[in-house]
Amino acid sequence: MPELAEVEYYRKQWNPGLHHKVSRVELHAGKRVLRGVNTAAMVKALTGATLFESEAHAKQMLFRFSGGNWLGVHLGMTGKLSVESAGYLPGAHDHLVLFQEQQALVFTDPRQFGLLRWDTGAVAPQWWRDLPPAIISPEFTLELVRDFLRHHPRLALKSVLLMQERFPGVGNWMADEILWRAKFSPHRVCGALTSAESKTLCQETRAVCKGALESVAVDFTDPPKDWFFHVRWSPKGRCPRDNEPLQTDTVGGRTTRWCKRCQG
DNA sequence: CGAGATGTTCGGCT
DNA sequence: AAGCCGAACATCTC
Repeated sequence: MPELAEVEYYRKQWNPGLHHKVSRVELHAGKRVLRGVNTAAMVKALTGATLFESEAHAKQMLFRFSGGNWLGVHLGMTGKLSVESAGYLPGAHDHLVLFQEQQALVFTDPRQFGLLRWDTGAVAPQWWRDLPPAIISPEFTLELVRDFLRHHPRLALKSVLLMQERFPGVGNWMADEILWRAKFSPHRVCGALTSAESKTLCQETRAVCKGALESVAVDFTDPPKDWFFHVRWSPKGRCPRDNEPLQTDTVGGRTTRWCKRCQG
């Protein structure tokens, strides 16, 4: 599920736990989502720690606890964060549960394409500080986008939008939405865009992120009615602009829906 | 029952 | 040699 706006929504699900102490930690040591984590040390460190704040950046989340403890969360394809009662009994896919006096903070991920990380230190971990500029930030500039396209002249637009190093937080449905709004074929290659077209791509990328943050991120409400979002899930979908049946292709290894008529 | 799923990484080919 | 593609990861749903 989770792309930029869904991630921001899930981050907030743990807000009831802010400023509360973790009394007990349950986790599934040895599972894929905890690869590379020293789980014994992490349990020890987080037990008794207070959750102070959290932040989302693209598809990444970071939770800061007392004692210089940082919990990184990536939701992968099927990850979710939720709050349950203090007496919650963890299910098979609840790979990390932080129990507090009033509630339990749960990380669930059946497919385990997600990733948990635990770091210690006075400042946020290096991997977090190294994340590329958020699309919504002033540092995400047209120059940056143009430069990136220039470096991948033969790559399809659909594929380039999925590259987290330049378009952090964009996932499969957002990429399709951006291309539909910009009226570009997903198969078109980066090197083929005129300078005006790369500006359009950049603008629509920003607009889709903003719109998603204003709807999905708030309470999981769907984006506005006129979005491509609503028709792209089914092969029977039709273009909201011209009612043309949608085309389904695999581009960059991902299912891609688009309108052959208006996305030249 | 088989196919596909809103993601990332790795290995191999060009 | 960088860039690109397909496979793999683990499980559930349609």
